[in-house]
Amino acid sequence: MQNASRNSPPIRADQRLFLTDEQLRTGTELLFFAYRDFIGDPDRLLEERGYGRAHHRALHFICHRPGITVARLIDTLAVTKQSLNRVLRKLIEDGLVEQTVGENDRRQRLLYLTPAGKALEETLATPQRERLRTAYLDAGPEAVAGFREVLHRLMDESARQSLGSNSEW
Amino acid sequence: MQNASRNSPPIRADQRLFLTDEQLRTGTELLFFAYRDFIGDPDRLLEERGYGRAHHRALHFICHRPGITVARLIDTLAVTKQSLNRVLRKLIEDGLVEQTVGENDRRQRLLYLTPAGKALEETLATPQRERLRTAYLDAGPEAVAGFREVLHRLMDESARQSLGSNSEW
DNA sequence: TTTCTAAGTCAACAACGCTGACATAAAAGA
DNA sequence: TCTTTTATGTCAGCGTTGTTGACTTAGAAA
Repeated sequence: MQNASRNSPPIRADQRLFLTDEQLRTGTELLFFAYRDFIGDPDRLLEERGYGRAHHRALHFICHRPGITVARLIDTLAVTKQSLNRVLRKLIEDGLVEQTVGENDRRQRLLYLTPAGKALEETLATPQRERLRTAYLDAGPEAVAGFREVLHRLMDESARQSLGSNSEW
Repeated sequence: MQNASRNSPPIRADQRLFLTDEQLRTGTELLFFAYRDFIGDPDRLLEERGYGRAHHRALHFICHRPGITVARLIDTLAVTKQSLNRVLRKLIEDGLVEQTVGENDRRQRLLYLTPAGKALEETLATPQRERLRTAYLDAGPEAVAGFREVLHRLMDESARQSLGSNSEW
């Protein structure tokens, strides 16, 4: 591990060709295929239980930002209130998500996962975590740093503020 | 440019902490936000013209793999024949995609973009290319190599074979 | 000739985005 | 206090894009 060229083609980080149209196009394709396969694992699990991708996203952010308000979750996911509500209602009915009334502002609904919600979130997160872990391990820390750096620069400025604070960003 | 720490927080590529659960979780979020914003630009352009994301994907792969067969495109996009057909039919009706009969196998339909199709593909690709270019430029070649390396390792083996051949992979 | 394969089509359905309209409760301001 | 704004929830309807299942046609292959 830690050796980027262990079982992959050589990568010439020093080349001046990293900005060609060809490189930029394949970057698009790399993102497409990697993202598609990355969400494929949980997608299959979700289907078995009658949930979709939107439920997964909500579970993830409620899990890792416990007590998040509905408004902030709408912001984070970049969807409409109506869209989120349909998903949230089902998660609450099914006992995966709980709401409490905001302490400062009693209009707010603070969202938390129940134990059942945490269990499902964990089930969904596991294959993704393992996929990431394997890729990270084989690519090595420098490659991971570059991966994170470029992704961070690809997102909109506003999205950077939605990133978890325990990170280095 | 080329300096990863120019206007971003320091990245400690040498740290042994790149495999913590926290790092893996934020990797998931980085992918989510970056992918979402990356497809956001063309999404807005598509909407104005009455197309969706599926049309974009078809245009992209037909553009960069001219003469691709329907079966291979179905494979590449990982959707059903019926799903692709709905999209393809509209693109053909609108004069953005052309079909020719396969030379070896006359059952095959080889797909190509018309000049109008190329023009739309270019319009959609431009904001993405510029977003990637800026991120690449600011992150530098080593970071880009790491970005590509990790994405490549994240996708399924079968997807790697769908990648354009002009690349280093 | 029979069988298999590539492509196209019809119908129905589900997930998940969207807009618009409206309701309620609570905060905030005049 | 009265009014306005804000946070949330809900109903109805629509569009895109994914799915399954069934069936057709043309051409390749056995």
